[in-house]
Amino acid sequence: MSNPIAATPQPLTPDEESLVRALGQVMHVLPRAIDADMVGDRQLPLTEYTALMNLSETPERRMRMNELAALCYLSLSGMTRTIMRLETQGLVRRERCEEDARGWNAVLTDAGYARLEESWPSHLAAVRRRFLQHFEGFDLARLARAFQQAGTAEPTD
Amino acid sequence: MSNPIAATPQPLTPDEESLVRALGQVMHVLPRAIDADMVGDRQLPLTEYTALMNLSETPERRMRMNELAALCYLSLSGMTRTIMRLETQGLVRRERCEEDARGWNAVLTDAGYARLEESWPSHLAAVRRRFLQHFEGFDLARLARAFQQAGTAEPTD
DNA sequence: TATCTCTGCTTGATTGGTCAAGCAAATACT
DNA sequence: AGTATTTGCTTGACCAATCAAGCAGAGATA
Repeated sequence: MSNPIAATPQPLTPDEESLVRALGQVMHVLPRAIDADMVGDRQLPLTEYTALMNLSETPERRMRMNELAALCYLSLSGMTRTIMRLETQGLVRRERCEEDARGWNAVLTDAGYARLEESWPSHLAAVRRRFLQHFEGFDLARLARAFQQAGTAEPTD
Repeated sequence: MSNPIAATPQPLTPDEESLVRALGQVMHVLPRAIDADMVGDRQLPLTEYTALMNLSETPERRMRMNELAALCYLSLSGMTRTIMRLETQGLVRRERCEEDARGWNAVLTDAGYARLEESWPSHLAAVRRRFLQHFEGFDLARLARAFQQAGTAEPTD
């Protein structure tokens, strides 16, 4: 016999509750901790690292602003500002897009590539130590699928 | 035969990689989505909801600023400002602490409690639809423990 | 009890992000 | 072709968080 008002969903079970709380903490702690590791270690904030990394994974080491913004989970204006910071450090160059004169490509410079090469072990280590380490013995592929759903699915209202 | 320089950790396996990427997306999307749900639904931002909720779970519906800040994952100054916003809405009152005249208690008002009662179903529904739904069939307790570790453990360097 | 240090919180300055408005190039419409 | 609309990005205004400095009360020390 369901509630005709259909308002309140099931309250959380204790396990659900602790999972939600723990996830909340991880969402707060993890990015800050990894960023702090990167900055302490290599003077490269996580946001900037992410931009360089996404650029480096492209065949020509260049990408349009909107695409890069999406991959970095950043607004377009946020991306503009990140690229500005990287440009003043000489790690990225901006080039007008050939096939569309409104567009810009962010291009990884050699200095940027070098910076990335020197930094990724630090990032990798942080991710392992602070996160993956605690999931040994888990079915990571299955977990990943669930998180992908949670990250992409529009909720079924 | 291990690397004598001991520098670079194991690169990520494909499964690890997709888990990390998916978690990154969830960490970005989930708080914004839930906050948007709450604001769209009840005009109550997630940060303010969290503060009210933590206050309500205390026997006297009051808490010292530093304790509340910790539970909300907020700096002390961030908490001061959140409480200011809540105070101007009449949802919280501030009282000098009796046993320590430097301290303040944030006290949930009746209006604040009412606001919380009217809002929690929205929060609960958002958490279910956007997150828990995708973890049906998982061992939630085990997952929660892993996340707790990741959230609290200092990394083993 | 006078003073020194420490603690709890607030305030000021800064930061890294967002959204909204603006601008120039591209595209669609007539 | 000429105009209207759309698109890609930047800029300006804002906002919620942080850190650092300040302040008042508490506790320790002489």
